[in-house]
Amino acid sequence: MTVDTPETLATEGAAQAPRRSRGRPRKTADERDDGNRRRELLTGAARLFRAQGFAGTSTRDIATAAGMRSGSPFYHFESKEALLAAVMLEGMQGALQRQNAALARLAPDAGLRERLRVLVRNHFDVLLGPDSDFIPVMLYEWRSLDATQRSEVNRLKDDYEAAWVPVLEALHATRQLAGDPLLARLMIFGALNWSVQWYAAPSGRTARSRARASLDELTTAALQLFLKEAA
Amino acid sequence: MTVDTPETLATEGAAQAPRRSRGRPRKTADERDDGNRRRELLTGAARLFRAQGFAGTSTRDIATAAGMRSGSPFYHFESKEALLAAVMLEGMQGALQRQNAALARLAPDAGLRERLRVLVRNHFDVLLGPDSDFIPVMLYEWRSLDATQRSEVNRLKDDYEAAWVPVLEALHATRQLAGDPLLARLMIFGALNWSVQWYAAPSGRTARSRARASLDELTTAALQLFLKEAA
DNA sequence: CCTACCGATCGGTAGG
DNA sequence: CCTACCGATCGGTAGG
Repeated sequence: MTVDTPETLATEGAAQAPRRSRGRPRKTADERDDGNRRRELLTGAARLFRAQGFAGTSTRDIATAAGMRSGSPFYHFESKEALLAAVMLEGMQGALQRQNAALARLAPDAGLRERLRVLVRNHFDVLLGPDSDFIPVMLYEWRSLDATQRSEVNRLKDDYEAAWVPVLEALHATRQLAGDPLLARLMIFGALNWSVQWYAAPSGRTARSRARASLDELTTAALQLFLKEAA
Repeated sequence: MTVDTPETLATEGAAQAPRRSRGRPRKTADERDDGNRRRELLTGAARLFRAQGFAGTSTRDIATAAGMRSGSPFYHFESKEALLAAVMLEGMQGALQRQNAALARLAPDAGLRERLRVLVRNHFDVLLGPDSDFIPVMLYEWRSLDATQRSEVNRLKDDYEAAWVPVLEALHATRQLAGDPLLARLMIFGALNWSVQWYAAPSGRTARSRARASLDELTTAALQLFLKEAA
């Protein structure tokens, strides 16, 4: 696999000299490429926004990561903010799809605790698994969006959280979850979302790893922490 | 109390420039003013860093907030990063002092649950109470520090968290807290720290308030969520 | 998508 | 702490 150089990501400088020269036949009828270039911008921007923050990342950084010149990202996106919004929307749509798929895989007679386990496990995957730069960017950079973009993202986020509400309320009704379910939900998401700050990926690209647990182990720990004994 | 400036903590730079210059009578014996100006920069920077992020805040913004011209903050701080580090160190020292004071106020025979309640309640106060910009900045902007500054901040943070460890371990030993205590601590801090993202202060200066609970109510909800019945 | 640019803003400094 | 300034970098655009 890895056909060509799918992750060259040329930090910077690597693509400073004039890539290809003037004559340039340029990909004749290669329309797919347009979509690919856009996607490279999106994934590169997600990675950089996560690592350096939105304001700390220049559009030149993003262009370089995609092997482009400084002005070229604006052929694909209206503005830096539009790129950020696209990263977040892309991330939320993927997260929603994965959550729906995970829930669909549940047995029809699955219990409440099992339902919550699947939601939590999927959420850890969305936060910490492969290609997991999009949602952390959404979680930690949403204040850089304007009101319109924010409400678009929030609509998807509300959908995502909506799947949790009946599960948490039913757990509360059966005394397996204590306290106001709204506050419980906010605190549970906090406990999970915070893992972005301290979790060291198994492949180890973060510094100061404080916990070397698998995502399954994190899921177990979370359920143990939140849930009471079944009645 | 607080005789003079017992917590100036002069991160760095404070004693680099020749402080006072040639002509200019300049406030004769007004030593307090120096400290006050420095403090105004710190509190203004904390507020702006929290609201706009570190990279999204210019040193000119900070100067204006303190009623200064654009170059003047650099008379008090070596660099923008030094200002950020000072905000975080100031915040952590205050948080540690308040935590120690809260624990000292506990009755000697206070139970484990009461100890945890005091820690959680104080933490909410540090995150969301008056003058609570410093710690959120530390939590959400620490990646902008260099390694040296980061380790200074981390030393204080480790001290702060050290007070929680025996309490959580004792609660675990008595079956009031389930699961690995290390992961439990990380998730509990996540649940609390995340409140910075959604809690609307009673005076209401944040948008999109999702929960109008008091800090006491948040504390109760947290303890209900995390703790099992006493044996 | 590149070339060639622009105006604005940024962190920081010399000298008083 | 202000005045006056600097080089670097930024987001973005015209025109092909």
